[in-house]
Amino acid sequence: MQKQTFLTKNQQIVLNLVEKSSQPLKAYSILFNVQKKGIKAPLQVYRALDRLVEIGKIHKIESRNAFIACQDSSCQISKATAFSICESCEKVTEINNSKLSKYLKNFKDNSGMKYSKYNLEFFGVCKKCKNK
Amino acid sequence: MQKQTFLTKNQQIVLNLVEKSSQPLKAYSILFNVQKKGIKAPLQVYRALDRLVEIGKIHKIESRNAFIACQDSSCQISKATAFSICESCEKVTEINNSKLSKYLKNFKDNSGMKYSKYNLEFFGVCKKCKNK
DNA sequence: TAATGTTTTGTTATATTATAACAATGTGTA
DNA sequence: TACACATTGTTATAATATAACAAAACATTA
Ligand SMILES: [Zn+2]
Ligand SMILES: [Zn+2]
Ligand SMILES: [Zn+2]
Ligand SMILES: [Zn+2]
Repeated sequence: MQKQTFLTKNQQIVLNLVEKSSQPLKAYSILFNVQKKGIKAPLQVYRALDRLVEIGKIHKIESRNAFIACQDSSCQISKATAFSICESCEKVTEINNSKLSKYLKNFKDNSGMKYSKYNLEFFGVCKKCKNK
Repeated sequence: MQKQTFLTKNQQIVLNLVEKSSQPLKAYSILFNVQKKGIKAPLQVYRALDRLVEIGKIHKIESRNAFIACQDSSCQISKATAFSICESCEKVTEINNSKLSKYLKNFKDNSGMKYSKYNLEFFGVCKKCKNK
C-alpha cells in the first residue's frame, strides 16, 4: 500500500475546521471542536495536524503553538513560510511576498550550510490595534 | 525599587549553564542541572529564562522549545534573531549577518504593519552531517 | 477472493512544557 | 522606620505533545 495522496477522514475534518478559522487554532481547541465529528483523543488531532503540516495545507505558528491554514498555494512545495503576528490582538497573517522568499531561499551564510526550509515570524502591532 | 539592571542569583546560575553549553538546552534539562545550586522548581527556571530572553542574553529556539546563549552582542537591542538548525544533528547556530538583518528590519509587506521584532529559523543539513 | 503486508486508526497512558496563585523575603526610597 | 514594589519559594495544576500497541482499513498479488 502506498502512502496516501488524498486526505483521510480525520485529516479532512481537522482541515475544514482550521480553514474556517481566520486565526490560528490550538490543538486542544481543535480537539474540542471536532469531538462531535467523532475525533476523541489528542493523538488523532496531532496526527492529522502532522500530516497537514507535512503536505503544506496548514502551518504551525511556532511561537504560539497554534495552527493556521495555508494562504499561499506555493507552500506545499517550497517549505518557506513567513508570518506577521500582532502582539496586541494576536492576529496572524501569512506573508506572500516573492521578493522576500527569493531573498531567503537564496540566502547563504558563511557556514557553508545549505538550507532546505525556513520559517520567519515578524512581530509588531497591526494597523487596527495601532489606531485604537 | 527599580527594575533590576543586573542579574539576580537565579538568572546568573541559569545563564552560566546555558552559556557553557554549545547547544540549546531545554528548560527541564536546565532545571536538572542547576538543582545542586539550589534551584528546585520549574518556575524558578522559567522566570530566569523569561528575563534572560527579555534582555537578549539568551534566545528561545521556538521550533525546539530550547534556549541558547546569544552569540551576537547586538541582539540585546535589536530583537532580531536568525538561526540555522541542522535537522540531522540538531546543531543550532546564531546567524550574524548584517545584510540579512538590514533586509529584514526594513522589510515591509503590503499590510501597512510596522514590525518591531522578528525571528527566523533556517533548516537544513549541516556540513558535518552531509559529509557522513 | 483469500492471503499478505502496510497504512491508518483508536485507545489508554504518560511525558514534556509552561503557568497560576499566593505567601515570604529582599531592597531601594522617603 | 515605614512603605512600595520587585523578586523568590513553593505547591499545584494547566497546556502541549508523544509512546505503545492492538484493531481496522486498504492495496497488492497470489
Ligand atoms: Zn502557506
Ligand atoms: Zn492587532
Ligand atoms: Zn543573539
Ligand atoms: Zn548536523
